[in-house]
Amino acid sequence: MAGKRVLVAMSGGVDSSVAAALLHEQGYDVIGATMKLFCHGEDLPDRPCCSLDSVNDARRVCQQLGVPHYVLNLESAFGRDVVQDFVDEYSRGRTPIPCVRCNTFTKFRDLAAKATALDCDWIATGHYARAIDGDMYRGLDHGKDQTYFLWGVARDVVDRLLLPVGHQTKAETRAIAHRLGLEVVAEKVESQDICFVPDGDHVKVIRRELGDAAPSLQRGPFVLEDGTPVGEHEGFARFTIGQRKGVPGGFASPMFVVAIDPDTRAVVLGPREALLGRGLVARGVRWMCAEPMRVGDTVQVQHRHRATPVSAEIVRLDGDEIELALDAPLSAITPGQSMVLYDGDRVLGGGFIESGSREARRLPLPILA
RNA sequence: UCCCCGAUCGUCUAAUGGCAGGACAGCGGCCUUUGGAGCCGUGAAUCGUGGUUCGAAUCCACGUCGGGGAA
Repeated sequence: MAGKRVLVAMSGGVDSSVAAALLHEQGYDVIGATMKLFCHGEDLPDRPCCSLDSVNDARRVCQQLGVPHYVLNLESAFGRDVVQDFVDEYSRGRTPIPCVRCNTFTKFRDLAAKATALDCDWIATGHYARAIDGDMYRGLDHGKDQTYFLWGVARDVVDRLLLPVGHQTKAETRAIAHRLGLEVVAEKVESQDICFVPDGDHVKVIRRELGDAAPSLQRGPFVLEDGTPVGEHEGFARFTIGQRKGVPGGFASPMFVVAIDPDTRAVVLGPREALLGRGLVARGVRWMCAEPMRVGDTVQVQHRHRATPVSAEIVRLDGDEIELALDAPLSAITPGQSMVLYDGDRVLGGGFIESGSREARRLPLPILA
């Protein structure tokens, strides 16, 4: 059975349970692992992803399959790489995307290391994505595709990654769960909200980490784009670019957050059109594809979860920084969020959005001397 | 301490003698492994007290509050 041992990351949900069961059925030597990412004590939320119940459910599924189950304690790494960054980003007036950082810096990296330690050639998860010959592709069920959160996974990890449910629909996954007798998890609801944020209130996490005096939680002005004050807010960490909820009413048309200035604590409001941008700069870029991308190449860029990608031209590459000129405007290009580059279904890479701009910087036409 | 002008959902406003309507915010649901957005649904007001009138947000008187004004 050498070469067929696989470490499966099991959250206790239906997707990863079915992934483990399918691999087991295919003859793999399965080892289940549940990652314990944080501990809240009293306000431990009942999240499908990390709660105690989830660990128990994952264990029960492993028992049912007759395979070993381990709990990996990643609390300190997760706290440093994900939670700390989460509050820091809000302090800078940016909007963090913890799921990407968790996948990039905690989950897959540490899972791969643990797999090596356990003599597993393969690792597996329940993500809706496909890993083929070292490349990553969108999940076959585009409605459930999760590659937007996976662009930071290293290529040598993708190389040994098995994603069984990425080749099927959610409905098929649930049907397989029933067929295999995994009634414990078959009809579990989708996990949602950030796993370490109790009842979806991220302000509580910032307050816990930084205290009541955190600047991002202090009162500040709502202003229009020309600087006219139009009200007060209870902390800019409650807002993100493109947000409408919590914005004062009384305008002729809906107003949206178009910018956040941490220095003046101003939340800038504007109409829907003010959110459109045709230029985008990202940093922390990582490439998933084998071939090098160059200035002048055309890619499809997706700037938020479940957004339709648009074509763009790479106009600058500078270390891990990239600048794109978009063929069509995108709404609410938000610093801190991910932008993911695709070639059709294939993930080329991604990065963290640094800024958006109303006008794209097109490359000057080459002058032939 | 005399004279003007004004006051409608939380906000901005419509109705000038005939069912107080809209927009934005709020709330609920759908969607979603971040934050948002979007879609569907929903609660919410005539500054107060009198008067005129079949009928008052609307007209009249007084009061309250806000803005403006050469004793």
